[in-house]
Amino acid sequence: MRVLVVEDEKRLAAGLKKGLEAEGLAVDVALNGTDGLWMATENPYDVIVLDIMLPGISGFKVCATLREEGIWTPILMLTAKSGELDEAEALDTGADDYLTKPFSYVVLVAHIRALLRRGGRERPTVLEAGDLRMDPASRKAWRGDTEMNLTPRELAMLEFFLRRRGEVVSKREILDHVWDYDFEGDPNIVEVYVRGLRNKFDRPFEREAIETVRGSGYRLAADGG
Amino acid sequence: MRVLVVEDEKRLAAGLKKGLEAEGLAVDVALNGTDGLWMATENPYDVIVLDIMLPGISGFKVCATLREEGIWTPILMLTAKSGELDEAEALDTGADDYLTKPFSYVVLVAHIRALLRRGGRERPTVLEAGDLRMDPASRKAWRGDTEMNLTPRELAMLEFFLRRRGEVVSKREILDHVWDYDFEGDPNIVEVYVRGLRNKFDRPFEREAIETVRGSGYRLAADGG
DNA sequence: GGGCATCCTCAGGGTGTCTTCAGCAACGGA
DNA sequence: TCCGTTGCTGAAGACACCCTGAGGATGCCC
Repeated sequence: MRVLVVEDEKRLAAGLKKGLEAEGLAVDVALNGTDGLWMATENPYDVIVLDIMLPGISGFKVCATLREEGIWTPILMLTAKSGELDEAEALDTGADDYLTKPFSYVVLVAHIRALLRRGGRERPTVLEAGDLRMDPASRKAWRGDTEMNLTPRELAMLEFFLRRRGEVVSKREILDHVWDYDFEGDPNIVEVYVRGLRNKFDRPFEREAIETVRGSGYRLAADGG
Repeated sequence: MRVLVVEDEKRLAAGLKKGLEAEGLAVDVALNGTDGLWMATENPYDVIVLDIMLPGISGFKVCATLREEGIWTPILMLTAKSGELDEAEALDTGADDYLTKPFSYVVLVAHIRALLRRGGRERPTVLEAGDLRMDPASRKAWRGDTEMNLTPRELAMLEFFLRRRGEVVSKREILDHVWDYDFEGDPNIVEVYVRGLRNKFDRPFEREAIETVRGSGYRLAADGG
């Protein structure tokens, strides 16, 4: 699965590359429209993530040009916060999906996976640890056979924990992946959400599924606790 | 696994080189931004450790330039203590991770290993000596089959002992690696922590896993005692 | 508009961890 | 054997870290 990211904000580009590679995807990055267009025409990608605001050629133009050249690789457009018009225009020029900045990794990954699936190749994945289970595609989670009623943020966090089960993940890593990339608030929010998840797991007589590793972060027990 | 260290403080650079090589990594050192940039473009490294304050070209500039040239080697930035802004700026220019000075050696190694792991090549490592075992990724340690409840500092120390098992390590070395490199407190702290570990190993009828070598330091028995 | 769910902030309190210190024990050389 | 040096031990204070409950802000649906 090869992904091309066309994005000029270096921090965002680096973050996307890092995050998507962690998902097992092969990622190339172009920092401007010209390079992006060239790379997209020269290499067969499975999906293209394309920012609208780019130095040189704009994302719209890149998208339109690719379609004119008969390249129908699924394109996910990244639009700026303000522009509501962008959505329509993105789809008009031939994009398959769009995402409004700022977004979080898990949302982006979900959209990318949806596009890949639409391409027909990828098999739906279900994440598991012990009797904890979640389906990233349908955004549902279960404990044993009963579905848990989790908020979007809680789901995103559980997904992140499940993808790195058994490992200690720092609060900063959690913030970087589960919250919008420009989140600058109180890291205490992570503690609050961990508590929320623990409450909803609701297994009073067993050990915690999410263990606190004082000074390092949290760890989801590999067997779900 | 090749690592490039770009750092102008010669003592720190030398320490890093020596320490990282002891971890089995191949280390090159550049003492200024110009050399660092050149080496990073000419050679394929698996990770780059990059100080911000450099003579000539700054670390920010080096990082930004590399990204512009399409080189996406993971970069770990070293930021000065004061600047909280530095963190954001480091990530803005395309760094993958940052560490605030002063840091301890084991923390640095942990971050480097995390970056290498994310790159997908490195296999998770478990350190062992006899029936002592620890997993740096999950920050857990076992004696036989039972998990030991160690504090972060104790874990860091055990990790250091395990990486140099069979060798005599001086108190000074332990301080330099397990504590922040500018730690100036009472060296007695090492004795206190050795005792803590011995207690938690809890093997009354066998010989000590950590032997005292009077006048020189301590040694972790290669077979765990 | 009113109710509701979600998200985030904040401050207080509890607890584990880190570090220091002083006294004691063990060791080794004279 | 004596004595200086080095290492061990237990206690205790300071501190950082994490948990918790409450409450305000926002957005959405009826």
